Amino acid sequence: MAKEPEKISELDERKVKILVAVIRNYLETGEPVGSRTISKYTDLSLSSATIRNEMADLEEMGYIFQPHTSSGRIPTDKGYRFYVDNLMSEKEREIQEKEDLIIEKADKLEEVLKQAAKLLATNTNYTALVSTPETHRNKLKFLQLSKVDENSILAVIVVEGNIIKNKMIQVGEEMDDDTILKLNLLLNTHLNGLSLEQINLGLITLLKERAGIHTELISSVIDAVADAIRADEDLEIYTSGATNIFKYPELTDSGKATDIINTFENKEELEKIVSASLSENDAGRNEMQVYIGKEMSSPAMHDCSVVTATYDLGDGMRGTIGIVGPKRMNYEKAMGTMKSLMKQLDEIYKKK
Amino acid sequence: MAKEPEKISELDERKVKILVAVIRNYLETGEPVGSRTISKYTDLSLSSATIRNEMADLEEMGYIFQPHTSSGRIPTDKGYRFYVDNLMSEKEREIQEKEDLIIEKADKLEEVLKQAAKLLATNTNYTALVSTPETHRNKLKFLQLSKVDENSILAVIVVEGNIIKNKMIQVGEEMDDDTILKLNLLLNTHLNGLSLEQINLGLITLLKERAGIHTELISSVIDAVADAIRADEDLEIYTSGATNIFKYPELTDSGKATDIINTFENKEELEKIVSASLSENDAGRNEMQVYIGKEMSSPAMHDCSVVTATYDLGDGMRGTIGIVGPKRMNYEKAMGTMKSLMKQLDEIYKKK
DNA sequence: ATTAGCACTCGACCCGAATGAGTGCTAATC
DNA sequence: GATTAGCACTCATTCGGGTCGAGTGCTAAT
Repeated sequence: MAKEPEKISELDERKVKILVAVIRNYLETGEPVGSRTISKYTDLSLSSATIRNEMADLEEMGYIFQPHTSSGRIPTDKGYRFYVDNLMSEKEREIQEKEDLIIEKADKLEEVLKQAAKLLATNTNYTALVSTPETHRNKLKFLQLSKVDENSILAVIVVEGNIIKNKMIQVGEEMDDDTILKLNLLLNTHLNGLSLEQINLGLITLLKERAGIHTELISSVIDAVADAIRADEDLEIYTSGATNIFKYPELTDSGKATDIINTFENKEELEKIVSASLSENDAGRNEMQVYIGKEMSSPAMHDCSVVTATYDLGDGMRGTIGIVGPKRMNYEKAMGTMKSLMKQLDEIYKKK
Repeated sequence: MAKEPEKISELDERKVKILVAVIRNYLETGEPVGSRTISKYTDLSLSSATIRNEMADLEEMGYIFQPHTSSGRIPTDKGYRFYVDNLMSEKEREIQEKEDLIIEKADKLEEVLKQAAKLLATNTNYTALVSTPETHRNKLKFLQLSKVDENSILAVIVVEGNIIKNKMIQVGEEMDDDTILKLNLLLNTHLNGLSLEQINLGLITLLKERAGIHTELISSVIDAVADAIRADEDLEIYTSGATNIFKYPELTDSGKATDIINTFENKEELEKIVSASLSENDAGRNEMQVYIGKEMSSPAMHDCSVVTATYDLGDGMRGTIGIVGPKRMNYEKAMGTMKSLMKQLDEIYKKK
């Protein structure tokens, strides 16, 4: 992950050291850091004056900036980006090793995910989010209609990965057992083994034709089943520790924290992040992504960073886990904890 | 709801008028209200001095207090309580009439409830909460085991009110169709029509005995089914508009808002409120409850008021809907909107 | 019983001085 | 030529003090 130190682009080694010093210091204190602090902080023994010159250069290059004339410096998005891309592998690993998150095996995937989010949130002091896995590429494994009472037919659908969907269908007139049996057979022979996205409108109309005479009643039932199948858009996103955001004054004081939490409630922005992360991962990139400030579209998130990872439970069940924090989040810690969590998840689902 | 004016306890008519004036004014402005303001605000033409004397009395009696020496007065919990109990029916009705909340009929109860919460939150600018209905008194209506693959058996359970529960049961050795059929029959004959709380440990062991030889395998399946049935504790509570709390400075500034939102995340406190509301309602009291400040156990809620109502969708499906706001919430509006929402819910589920 | 009047309290707000962290620039030094 | 010491300057923060105004309680007059 970390490139060779010589190769590090436009910055000579000393500038890098200073940049790192600025960032590390700012991550800890949350306050602009000045030349004098650095002249002590680093091993390279230089006077504050020299550091000042270098810092002026770094500012010109866009890695740091001053919130107001003659105050200390703060990393820019570009600065953070550089840090995250090139400068953190060692520490991260160290921490990750120590983390020992324990997820209890739960019956429902949903519960496991919620638990994971909670773990992340409490361990990092940031906000955690998890998405339920997408299923539209999964194959239909089991489909069954049953009569529950005179007016209700229950459709139960199971797809790969043992995701269960239910739909209660209200029918006007009673359906006799025989018809249900036939319908079951029909649906199963035609749909079983297909992926959910393959079950489209064309296929449905075809099915209706095959079904024969009882058009009104039966076609409505088929429609309902198709609905239930297509309702794979029940993508859920859970957050945990939303209020952790309030622990960081740079967000709280400016009122941005409220905006962020509002964004969480709407979920649409979260969906963007989730799908971005998934497609990055599709492209075979790294297993973890980091989005910093303006790299995300939503204005509310411009003062946040997000660390995401894609979990893969087999059977094409993939979803996203994320950590949302202030830009000055402890990236090592966040990514380390995340990695360790992913390992846990893997173990639980491989062994099972 | 409103008692006769003459009967109003220790307060004479004038004191009541002044108290009302204080409360109304404080609800609007959020700031301590002084004697001079009232002397204009009310129709009874009295000088500020007289009002001052009366207010001193009201303070002694515990209805209002001053946040610091010689500033205006603010209602105490007792003051609000008095107001809510005796003094608001007319206005409330007026507003309620005007409200026109429209809930779209959705397939899943869950969705309807979420929608209801959202409506409440956006209409009142407070935080809304809804609980899913409790089901332990509901009767089992349908139970079916099906083989999904060699190692998995799916249990589907439907209770009155068409609440569906699923459980995927992993079995070590394959179960043949015949055994499943028998098991289905056994379970149905013994459990069908019973309420969920009637299905206890004794009954389960009885079932196991009846099942005969295949003890290990079968008994584990029966256990799993019993688990699923007893998992009626999947009481869910949804909140909506949590961040609305931040609109009220008296909560935001003191940092109490964060505490409150934290309380929401943990849900245990919300459960207390929900069950309190349900049992109040069991006792045949009013259809709406108001909890003011210290009337709730959780310290985080001591600066809030909560308006709750119990919805009843028939078949014993009852749950709670609530509005959480600052103590100086607009009770008329909150209760009015709530009432109108309940009406909507009723209509949707009666007509269906 | 009501009110006018007065002294008093106390939070909110504004202002100016002091502080101190930090900068940029220049001239001296290694 | 790179480094550093030194100096003037900027600007956010803090703190004390003065003023303002809303509001009270009490007393004496009506």
